[in-house]
Amino acid sequence: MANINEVAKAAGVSISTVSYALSGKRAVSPDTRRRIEKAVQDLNYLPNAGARMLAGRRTQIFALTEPLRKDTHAPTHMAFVLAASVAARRHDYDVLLLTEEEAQQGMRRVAANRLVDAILVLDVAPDDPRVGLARSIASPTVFIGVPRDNAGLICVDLDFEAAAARAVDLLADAGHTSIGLVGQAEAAYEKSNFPPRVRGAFLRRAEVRDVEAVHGTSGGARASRTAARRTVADMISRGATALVLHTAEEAHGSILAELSERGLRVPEDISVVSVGASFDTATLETPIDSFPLDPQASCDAAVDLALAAVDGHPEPAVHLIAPRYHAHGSIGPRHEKAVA
Amino acid sequence: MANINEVAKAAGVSISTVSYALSGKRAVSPDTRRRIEKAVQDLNYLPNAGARMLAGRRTQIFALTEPLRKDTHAPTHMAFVLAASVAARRHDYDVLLLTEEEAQQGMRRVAANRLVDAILVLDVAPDDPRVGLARSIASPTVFIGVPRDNAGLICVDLDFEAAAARAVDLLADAGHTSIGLVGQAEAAYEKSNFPPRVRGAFLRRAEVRDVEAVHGTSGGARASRTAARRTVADMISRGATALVLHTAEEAHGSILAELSERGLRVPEDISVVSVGASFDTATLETPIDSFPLDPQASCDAAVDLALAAVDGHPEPAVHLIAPRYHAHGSIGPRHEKAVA
DNA sequence: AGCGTTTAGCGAAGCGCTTCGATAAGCATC
DNA sequence: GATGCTTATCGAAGCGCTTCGCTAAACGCT
Repeated sequence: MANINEVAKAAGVSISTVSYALSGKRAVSPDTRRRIEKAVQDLNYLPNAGARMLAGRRTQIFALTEPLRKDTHAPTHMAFVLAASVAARRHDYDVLLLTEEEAQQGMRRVAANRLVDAILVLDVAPDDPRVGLARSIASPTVFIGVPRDNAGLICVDLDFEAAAARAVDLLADAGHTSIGLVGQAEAAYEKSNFPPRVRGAFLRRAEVRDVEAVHGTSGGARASRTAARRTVADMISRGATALVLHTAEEAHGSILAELSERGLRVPEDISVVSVGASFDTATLETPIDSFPLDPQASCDAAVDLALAAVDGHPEPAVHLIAPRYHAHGSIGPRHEKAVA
Repeated sequence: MANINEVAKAAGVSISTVSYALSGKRAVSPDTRRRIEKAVQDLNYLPNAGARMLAGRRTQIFALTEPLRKDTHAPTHMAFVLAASVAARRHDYDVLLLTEEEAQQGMRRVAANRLVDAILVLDVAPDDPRVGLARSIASPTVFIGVPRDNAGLICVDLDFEAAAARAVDLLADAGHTSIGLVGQAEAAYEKSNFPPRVRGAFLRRAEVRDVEAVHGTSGGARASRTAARRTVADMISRGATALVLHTAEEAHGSILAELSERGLRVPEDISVVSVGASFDTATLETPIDSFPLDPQASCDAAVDLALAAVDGHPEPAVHLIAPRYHAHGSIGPRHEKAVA
């Protein structure tokens, strides 16, 4: 592989001129620049990554800590990993993966040996051990998700609370007085940061709007088929005329199947709205209104914050992304049939 | 962060002695070693990654090219990414993620700028564009999967052919004379390297054993529920008394549901065996005999090959991992009920 | 013409490590 | 006690880049 020396020689300039021409940090005459660019092309030159890390103060690498536990919902997390990677590349950054227990030891390691410029934290638990770690290491750290104790941290996430509240509002505005929230599997409320946020906001908003609200869980990937259906059946028998779904794609399917088997049409007999789905609710058997969780939006924001932090503007704060509403006609006025 | 200089000073030795003490490449007296280790502890020293890359000839990083297309089966691929990461860490390597189109341009880039020591290729298509690329770049490249044209490449994978053949043998030995292979979605036979390998070996072995064989497809994640069931219904009506499953976990579930709805017991009325599943077939509603695809085994082997290639032993070859058989009692002698 | 100012380019230091000799002890050997 | 080996350590070169400070040359102004 060619190095900067050969490029300089080929272009008939010094290596510092080559460096400046490529980085643009100092002016270089158009003619010289052209000669250098030609030499770069001819020699197929790319600056050596290690040398760059050493001499510059940047590694152009982000670490992505992603526990990748056996029970994480794979499609969602894959979407986030992909989105993070795409967002990073847009700014000429690569992504280094830190998985499992290595996530914690790895965070310490890559921060200490200066392998990465910043760390992105995925799959955040309410009480995440990586929170304390983030405070104790040198690398800027951005949480994609909001842990309970987030003082001094940089966090970014969909405003799940706002999304849940707006979902309640939409249904209440349509006249519904009894709403069910089909949430995640029981265990998710401990392991993940957003399910409790959705549930909390849902219940609070229901109280404000003076509508009856019940929360029920669905199951993990395997159990969802039955668990979600049972929950829905229960809610309907207790008079719910509207459902807020905060579940995986599989459970969405099961729930719609349950409704259709009961002869309940959406939205004529029952209204449904989805909160925080990272898949397309428009392509379900019955398209469902949605306040989606957009991995790309979260990851773009996270990368922007990481870059700012690398540049030395550490703005610890929780950045919540305003939810967007995608209407697909699954909300209608309250109808008595469901109550019967 | 402390650097090697401070460690040397603290231990009262020269930096080269520190380096040798840490790398073990030259003998260091026990006493000196102890002082150095203490200094390392006290200063919380870790060698700077960039400096190491530059001075040494190793980056201690593998690239993992993982297209992560929208239609890849997330759980399986997550398992591979995780397994690759774990295998790499065992040898003190980190994993850099190269996704989507960036996979190709990225391979070129990280090879040219010496960011990685080797590249691991996941999710290999029969005619993969990364094959040509691998031949043209400097970094050793290991394919986890077997592309059609694999001359000169280093490949590693489960011996799907052997697994399919052994599945046929087991069923033929049990007296079955008509076997159905429930395969993947149609599209997978173009995009992925192993479905055609399974199908080919299945059909060839069936011919050798003189049993009737039919191949049918299942669907993608969403379509699987109906597609797989239809395929199974069709096979049974055509007289199959045994099934070989080569599908995702969801389709396994659907197929078992279909059988139970038809009143067919496993293995009394129908025999079933799974090939190349990367999930645990023992925990399905009905445990199923399996020749599993073990991501960890493949990735461990891939990393070993990568390390050997980095060390300059380029042994281009297709390394097939012998399948292991996990019996769970889902294969029985042929019974006429299914035929009826 | 003589002055300061800008512009384009160069040289060299230095980032933190690895690794290659060189060197000085320490120890047998005869 | 001079000779040759081994063992433990050091100094210095060099990996390929970035960046600072400097110098000419070119320019504009009075």
